[in-house]
Amino acid sequence: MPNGTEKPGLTRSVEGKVTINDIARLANVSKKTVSRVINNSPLVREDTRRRVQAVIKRSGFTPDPRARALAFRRSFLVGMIYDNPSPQYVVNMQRGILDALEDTGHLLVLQPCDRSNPDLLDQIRAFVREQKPKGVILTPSISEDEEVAEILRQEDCPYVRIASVAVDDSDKLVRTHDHDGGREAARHLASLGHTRIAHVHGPELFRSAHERRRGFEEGLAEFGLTLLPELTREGAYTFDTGVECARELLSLDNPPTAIFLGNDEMAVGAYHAARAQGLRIPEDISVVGYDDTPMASRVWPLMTTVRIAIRDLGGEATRLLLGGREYADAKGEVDFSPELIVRASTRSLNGAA
Amino acid sequence: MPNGTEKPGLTRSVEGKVTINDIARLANVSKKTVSRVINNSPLVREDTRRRVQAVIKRSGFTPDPRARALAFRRSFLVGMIYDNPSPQYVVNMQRGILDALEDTGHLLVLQPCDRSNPDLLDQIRAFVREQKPKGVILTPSISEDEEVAEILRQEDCPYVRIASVAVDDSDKLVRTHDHDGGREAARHLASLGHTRIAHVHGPELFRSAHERRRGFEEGLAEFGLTLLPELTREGAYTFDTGVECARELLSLDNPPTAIFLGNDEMAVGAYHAARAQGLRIPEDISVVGYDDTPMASRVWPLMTTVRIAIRDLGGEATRLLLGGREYADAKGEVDFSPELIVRASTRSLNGAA
DNA sequence: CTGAAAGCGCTTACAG
DNA sequence: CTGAAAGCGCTTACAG
Repeated sequence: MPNGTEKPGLTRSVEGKVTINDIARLANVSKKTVSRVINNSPLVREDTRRRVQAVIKRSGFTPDPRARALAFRRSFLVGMIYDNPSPQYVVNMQRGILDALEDTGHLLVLQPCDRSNPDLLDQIRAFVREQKPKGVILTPSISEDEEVAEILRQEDCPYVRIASVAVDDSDKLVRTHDHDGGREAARHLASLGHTRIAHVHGPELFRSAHERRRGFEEGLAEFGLTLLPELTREGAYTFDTGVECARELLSLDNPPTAIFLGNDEMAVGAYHAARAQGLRIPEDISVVGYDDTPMASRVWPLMTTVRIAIRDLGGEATRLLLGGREYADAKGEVDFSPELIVRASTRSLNGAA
Repeated sequence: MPNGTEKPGLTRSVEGKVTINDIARLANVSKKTVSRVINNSPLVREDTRRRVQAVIKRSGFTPDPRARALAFRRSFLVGMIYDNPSPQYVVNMQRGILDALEDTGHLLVLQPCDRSNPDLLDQIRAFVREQKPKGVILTPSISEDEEVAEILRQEDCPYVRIASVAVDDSDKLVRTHDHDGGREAARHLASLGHTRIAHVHGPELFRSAHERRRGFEEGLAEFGLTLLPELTREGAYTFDTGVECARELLSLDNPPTAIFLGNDEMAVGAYHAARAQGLRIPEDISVVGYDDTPMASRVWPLMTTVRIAIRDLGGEATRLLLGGREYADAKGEVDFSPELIVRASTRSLNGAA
């Protein structure tokens, strides 16, 4: 029987493409049983499972994701919906999601968005309705939008939100505790003896901005200090607004001796504003940022800032998304606490290091 | 006839999900004809097309991508395969691709990779074989790898490469002309009167590194200068290597008065090295970077650098991928020429601005 | 220019 | 624990 055992009868795949039918035939079971093995159904006898798995391995078969997606009525895509303006934040988050997606057969698809776009909700609805992704991950600030979450629920699309405060059930949420980060920044500056301390927070639209500020006020209060309205400004988490807000603050008749800015990008802006006015960091003004982006260790002097493990955050959000309630219960409360990184942009008021 | 015209007979979609069958019934044609309209086949009478389109519009029908992917034997995904270490580069490229993908029904999926990984080729092969993406876009340096391109051809996966030199047919390539960028940097420094000029190039693995260096040498030659081996270093396109290489150069008995570094990241490293040795930029040493990342306008003094329109590059690569030979011919040669951005980190040798 | 049949490669729902 | 039938929503190949 010359090559009689190879690709007999049923095989239609001329191109060597192995399908579930080939596996079924080779393992002497129905394709439904192969399907059960693929999907880890417990309803398969152990020796049957082993036999099928052996054939799968030997033939190098991988189930066609397009066919599965059609039959499952759901694709193997995980969407990342984001509006964060920081490239470093975005890339780190992507990496974290990708880490957790590895070997799961899922793909990461990008869905940047813009909260000021009136079509935002329609776009998101269209995306999840058409693509039927396995789920989506929402990062700040879009993650704090209740309308978006509501649409996802309507469309029956699983999601996990990354946010600074409790905005959802714990199995749909990874918390960043920005409140604690702000408090650390305040404690650091206050313990260095500063009393006239300014704050440039992010847009009110971002809960993170609100949280960082609230935590900052709480930290100051521990030292008997309060955040003065005249020493508070609202920036847009951008370099330019950082420059402008810092410029205003440093031009006051009685300027602050320290400034905490809501993110590194704005803090670098403060560096430039200080320099433009001939002020030295940290001799004349202490500066604290937030995020610990690479830029914080590129500027001179190296910036004191608050670090948040964005990549880990992305990984955890993804495992939560794919694992669901079950994973959340098994894992318990996951905490991503911000950490103060003290470098060279802050020093004690009286001049000591 | 109470609600007799609504959803009669054939409709199985309980959930209001409209399918090609509904459209066919409503428009009084076969589903094949609807399919032709969806796919812009010319084999449809104009009035038939209009009638079908009207029904599609009225019903809000969008064809199911999963079903189309299965029937087409190809998904509506565009992969971005990249190994570039710069977040800003990556994010800009993604944006450019996303720009061009908008309203085409295609999704962007991320495939980061690592050239030092021995499984690289297998991973890429597995990805394109399993997912059957509509195509992939390769960015430097992975775009310069002939083995990867060969695998893509074997697997019959369309691709477009972004590279600094001609590595492929013009309909599969978007050129960045890094050679010209290097030349501009050289002309700038030489015309400022510098003669003792150093260069820190990127890894030899990157053609871009080679091209920038070659262009730089050519530019110097126009002024009768040559790049001295003792003033040349190889970095890894990272901040740390920038610091180290610049430190070495600035420590020479007869140090250079200007340095051109292969990217902004390393150039910022040179800022730090200079500062650590008490040297001022540009008074004591002129510095030129490459890429014009946001960091170039965040550091102090603002950095002179070479700009390349990464986002546009990504968009063009995508249109080329989706449009193919036809688009390439219609569009003609597309040029992305680097542009020198003169800021404050360079000045003439005799002290003039 | 149009359509009926078969098929893409899986899974669901139903039986046994 | 296992399987035969029907179906997911499209397109291809073939007729007319």
